Amino acid sequence: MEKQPYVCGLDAAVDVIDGKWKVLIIWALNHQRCRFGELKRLVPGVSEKVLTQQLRELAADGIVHRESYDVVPPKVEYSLTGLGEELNTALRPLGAWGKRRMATLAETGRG
Amino acid sequence: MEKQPYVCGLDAAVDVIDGKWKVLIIWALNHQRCRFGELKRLVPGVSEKVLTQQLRELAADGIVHRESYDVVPPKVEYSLTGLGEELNTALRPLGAWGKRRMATLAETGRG
DNA sequence: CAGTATCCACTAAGATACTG
DNA sequence: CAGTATCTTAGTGGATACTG
Repeated sequence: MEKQPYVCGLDAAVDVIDGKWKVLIIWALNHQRCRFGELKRLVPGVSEKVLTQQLRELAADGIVHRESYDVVPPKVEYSLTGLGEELNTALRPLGAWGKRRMATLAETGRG
Repeated sequence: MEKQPYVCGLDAAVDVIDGKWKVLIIWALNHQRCRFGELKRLVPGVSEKVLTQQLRELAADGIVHRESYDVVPPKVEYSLTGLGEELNTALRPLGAWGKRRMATLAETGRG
């Protein structure tokens, strides 16, 4: 969202998923719509500040939708937008590649 | 290569392509094997230090192959390994997604 | 519950100069 | 040509405490 004159589509795509936890967030939201607290559990290790921050960026990029219910206690739900779903689909082959790689790493004994 | 206990394959894949210029490098090498200087031209804006660094990380991850010829003046050629080619293939849908996104951004007037 | 505010630490990356 | 060395900076992310 910031580098702007992208060299290629890949460049533009990476720009969106760049951020330590973003793909994990997108991944988590693929399975279900989530509340803030659920997300925190699904993305282990992330701090509230960073989670909020990356969620906002993702929302600004049109990847996630933020639905705020005006109740007490507060309730906010995050879900993928259509664009987000598409991104997730585009991400799938990469995930498969990474999975194979993890297996290889385990075999060749890095773990 | 560092985060190690990956949550999913996507996590592992992103770890490999993480670095400001890595996808651009991989993209450039998809079209051809390149010498250091060529790469520098194909990845506009990268400094020598960073290019070297990311190339080494990519090599350590088994994505690129570094072939050094013992001549003078020095000649080194970089190319994708089999794993690198696979990664590139896995990256293609993401590139297509990004391309669509770029088009949308241009339409809706951010440029 | 779902954040915000603050302050700190680390690292990625940039500029520049030098070398075999 | 293909790097390496050094220094500096910007930005990202982490920990913790506080709020509507």
